[in-house]
Amino acid sequence: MGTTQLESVQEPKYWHLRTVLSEALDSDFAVGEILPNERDLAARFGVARATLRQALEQLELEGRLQRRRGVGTTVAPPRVGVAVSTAQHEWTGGVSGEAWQPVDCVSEVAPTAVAAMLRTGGEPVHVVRRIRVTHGQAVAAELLYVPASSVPDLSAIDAPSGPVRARSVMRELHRLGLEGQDRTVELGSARADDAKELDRLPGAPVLVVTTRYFASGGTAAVSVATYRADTCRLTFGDSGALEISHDEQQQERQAS
Amino acid sequence: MGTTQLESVQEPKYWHLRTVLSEALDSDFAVGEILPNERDLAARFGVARATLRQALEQLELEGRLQRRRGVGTTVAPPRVGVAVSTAQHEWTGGVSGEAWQPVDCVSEVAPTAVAAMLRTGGEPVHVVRRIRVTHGQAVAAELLYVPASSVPDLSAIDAPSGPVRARSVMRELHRLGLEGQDRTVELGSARADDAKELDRLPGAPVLVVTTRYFASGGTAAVSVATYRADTCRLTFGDSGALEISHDEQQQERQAS
DNA sequence: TAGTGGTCTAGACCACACT
DNA sequence: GTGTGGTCTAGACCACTAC
Repeated sequence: MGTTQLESVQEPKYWHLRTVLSEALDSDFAVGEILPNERDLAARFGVARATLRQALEQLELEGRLQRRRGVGTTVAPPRVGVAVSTAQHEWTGGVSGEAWQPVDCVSEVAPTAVAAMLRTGGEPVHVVRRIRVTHGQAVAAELLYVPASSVPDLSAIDAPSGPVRARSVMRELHRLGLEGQDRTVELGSARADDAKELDRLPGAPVLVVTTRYFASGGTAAVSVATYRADTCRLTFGDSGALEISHDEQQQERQAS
Repeated sequence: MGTTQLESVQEPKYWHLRTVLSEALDSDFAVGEILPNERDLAARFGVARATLRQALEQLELEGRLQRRRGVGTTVAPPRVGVAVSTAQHEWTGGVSGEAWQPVDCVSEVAPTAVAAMLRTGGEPVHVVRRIRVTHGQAVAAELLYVPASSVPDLSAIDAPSGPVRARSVMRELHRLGLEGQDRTVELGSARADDAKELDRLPGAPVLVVTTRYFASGGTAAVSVATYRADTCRLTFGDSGALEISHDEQQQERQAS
């Protein structure tokens, strides 16, 4: 990409740098390719490392770059579209490796916000932890809150916790026949436990999908799923995923 | 909140600071209240200003804080739920002040990614710019791409551009009778023009909602809407918005 | 003009992944 | 070990808002 000189403009350096790097990524780099390290890049553009990092952070937020400590900065592949809306409750997992994988299940009191949605008081609920894997990579971590009253026939013989218990809860919930869903999406930052499952650092940007599942007039369960915001594009609606990512589009109209 | 001493732990200072501040926000501050300035806060916690700012950035990303240059840092109100899925095409605006407001309309070639979705080549399309206002605040900026072939009856007498033209295009599109939609959500950063409309700085985190509108078997229009990620919670589904934000929940289980 | 957050610098050290 | 990105510091100046 050569030694580029930043002309003086009334625009933050890091923002201009972001644009320059973005264009360089389009023209000079292939997906997966490793960029020069931050110290070299900073020197090449004649800025402090902190400024260079600010530009890289932007590009990472936009899903263009992937940075790993001890390894380096690589060009990220286009975001993967993950369906959120339809056929969500193939609870049992569906084809192996392409859906939700139960990890654990415990019984504890739900956080008050979830308890309010479930209309339960301090009564403990089943908390199922699941991981969503796509193309061999963990893209989401979920906590599913199921009140004991929603799954009355849950066998007491099964394991009281762990993946086996998780599958039992899912099976009972499936038998219930869910009637509808209600969903919100917002930006959040990964908690330490989610970050670990998603192979990210704590505080990494995530898309938080909160789903209410309805059955027989009430809220049967609540799910809080955190998706990696850097690698995921959530898809909704009747047809399949859009085949073109927004990033490719942003590249075109870089009004900067 | 008092002068707090950061005990030495194997956890980044800014992350610990984020937790401490988050708890202080819950207990000691009301919505809209102004925090001490960054230099004071940094001194109070015995860290460099850059470190303090890293913590504030996290909290702003989570929608807990709002920072404005020249003014100060205030406690943000809970995120506002904005419906994305249903009754989206009350194209004409609906109740004044509570929906989309046409701003402008021009005719130009769509960016290639959009063109690919529309199955148009280099042929120019109508580009309608709209702003979504909720509670008196701009929460989203949209570009709606409508191929000329989708609105053949568009009067050539109307203004060739501007808000009047925008309304004409919307009206014609509405007459078409849209059959379905297809939607994706992903994280992005605000371009300069969008940032200005949303009263944010360039690069601010936004939720990018890309919608395909179908009519008579083809894609009649494509919309790219950027929502303020700090203040918005996108809602989908049959029923109304969830009345409880995820943030309140995160506050509970601060595994940190 | 005073005070705020936003940008930028030039260092230092640390945690982690490879070899 | 060596090299990478992640954290942190102690300054400086700028852009903006409000008085």
